[in-house]
Amino acid sequence: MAASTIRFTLPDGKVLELARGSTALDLAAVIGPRLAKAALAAVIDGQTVGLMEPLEEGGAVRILTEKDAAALPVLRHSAAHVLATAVRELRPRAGIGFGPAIEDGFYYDFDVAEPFTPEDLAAFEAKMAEVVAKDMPFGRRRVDKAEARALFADDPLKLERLEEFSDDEVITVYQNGPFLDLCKGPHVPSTGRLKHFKLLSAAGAYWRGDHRRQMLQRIYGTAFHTKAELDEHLHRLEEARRRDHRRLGRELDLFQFFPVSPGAAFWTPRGTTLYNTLEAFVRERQRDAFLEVKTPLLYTKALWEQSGHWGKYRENMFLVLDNESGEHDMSLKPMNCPSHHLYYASATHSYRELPVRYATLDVLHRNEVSGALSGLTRVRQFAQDDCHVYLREDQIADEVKFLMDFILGHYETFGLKSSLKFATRPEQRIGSDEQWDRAENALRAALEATGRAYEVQAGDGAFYGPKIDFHVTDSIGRHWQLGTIQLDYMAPERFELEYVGEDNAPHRPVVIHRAVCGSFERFIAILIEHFAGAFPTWLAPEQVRVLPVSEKWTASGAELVAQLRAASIRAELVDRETLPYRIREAETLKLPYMAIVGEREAGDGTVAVRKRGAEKKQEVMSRDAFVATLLEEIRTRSLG
RNA sequence: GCCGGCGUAGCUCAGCUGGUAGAGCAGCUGAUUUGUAAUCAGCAGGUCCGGGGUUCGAGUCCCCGCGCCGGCUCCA
Repeated sequence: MAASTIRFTLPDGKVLELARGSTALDLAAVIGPRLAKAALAAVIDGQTVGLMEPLEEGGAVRILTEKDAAALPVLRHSAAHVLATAVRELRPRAGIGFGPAIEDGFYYDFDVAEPFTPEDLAAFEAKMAEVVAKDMPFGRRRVDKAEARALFADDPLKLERLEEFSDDEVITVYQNGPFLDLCKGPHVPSTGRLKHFKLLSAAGAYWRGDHRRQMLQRIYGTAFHTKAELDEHLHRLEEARRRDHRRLGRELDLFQFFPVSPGAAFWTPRGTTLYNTLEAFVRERQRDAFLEVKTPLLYTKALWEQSGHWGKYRENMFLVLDNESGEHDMSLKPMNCPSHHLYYASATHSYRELPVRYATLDVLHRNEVSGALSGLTRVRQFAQDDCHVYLREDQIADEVKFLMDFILGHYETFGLKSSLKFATRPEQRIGSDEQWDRAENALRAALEATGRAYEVQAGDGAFYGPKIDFHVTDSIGRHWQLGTIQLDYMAPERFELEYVGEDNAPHRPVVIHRAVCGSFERFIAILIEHFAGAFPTWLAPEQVRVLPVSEKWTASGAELVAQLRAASIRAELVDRETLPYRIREAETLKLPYMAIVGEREAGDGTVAVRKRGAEKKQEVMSRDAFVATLLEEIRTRSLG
């Protein structure tokens, strides 16, 4: 007994009533002709729908125009179809895989005999422009499975997906001009809405991400509503290339790689200073509340069997030949947890001493597949700022609060904005529901206590416990997952960890895994890109470069260097070449300070200070004042 | 690991369809002694990633390695 009309509530609270079967476009037209023209899609009760779909139900409705962020994925998804349309015109035999919108654009996977070349991409892009010019409507149709099978008889990949639908599921197809796709939509009304797009790259991609399946050719592209937004995005990509830590690592002489040790960095003197400075910072922050331990790098398999790594993680471990046994039954450590557990278990612990926190900055090795290696962000050898906390269950809330403050404080030092993800119990898990309830509640309470927003990732926790992941956003808006707080109920069981409780009986502690930087290597890569190589003074490998105007003033410059070094400031004297040459060189190296000494300064014991970014607005000050300024800047780890 | 691209001087890059390897910067030497983003001149510097092969002749073509780069479900 369906009513003949359906009701829509607009964002301003106004209610509109339309005939059942009306479309969102009809609705937009009622609101106003300009809105109808600008409309790209609609959201009804949180569900994005196309403008042309006949609606059976009303609800809270919002018409999406290009001003609305939710419209962009719709545009991009349509762009993927336009790409496929173009590819099919030029390569009629290309099989089609999936073509979704993704965070910064879209892709489409094709099954073709020959991989695409850059020239192919240019041709596809030109053909896309033709498809756009034809302004083909995106037609949507509901089909049953048998009909769909017939429609996609020549598209094996689509057929495979089709067979996964249950018989009563709604299957929809979209067609624009000659191109038909199995697709849940929605799409913009027609191809003409796509104006500002660009194909970016092509690469191989396994069908359904499965390395046992065939390799398809994926084309990545992006699309925006306006040219300005597209240009800005392309500019951001360019900026990211400019800041690439691999490039800056060479230009600023921080680290290098040699083929004889793939995935392991050589740190240069400057890079080592940077690394050590960061490490010293971490140590200083951990001094009071953490117990740093150093543990062996190499272990027999007995430890890994106990921890479970030998069974589950061996592929990623570097196995080492034991000459006596003739077997590869030793391994470099890929993680610190087992050795920490071993140490914890080596003594009796009172409930009074918990929580106890073991921290280790040792080098770890993980045998990543060769194709995964990339600069400092994916390496085989790295050091974690690792820590394992052993605590009573009733201490979880306080401890998580403590660790969160600790981690967030670290990121703030670098001006990295952070966001939090709360990952809850996965399907595959160990431990009782009561334990999970307690653990999740404790983590949630700690999150709430910070007053910060967090995102829940239901089912994304580790199999041994829920976790909080820390993501940071760098200065050009890119996201990185860094720190983590993970509750672990399994390790205490495997290692039979205990503490003696108030009742004089043994109890099982809980373990928390904590990392802040993640790995020093990756964190430094992020810092290089975040600061574009212009490190804050406290981190900069060379903090001051002293430049005598000519060799006549070298002695005076050397005195200043000695004074700076006596104050533990990293200073170098450079007196060759002309002054402009050296200034340019120091600018290129992005040094925080140049200290210039000539006749005037040598005469009255001053220094002309040129601060990075201030260009010619230098300041002449007494040398003591300069030292004091620097020391204060370094002490406070100023970002200015 | 798999697909594709790339690998020429310390760095950035030229080197056409196979015919004796080049530039700029950096380095060295000399002149210049310099006041805020490159002073001038000269010199030196290369198993063209490694190994095979085709060819009268290979940086260039083919094969095999190595390394690097882009990617390898953000699910119709």
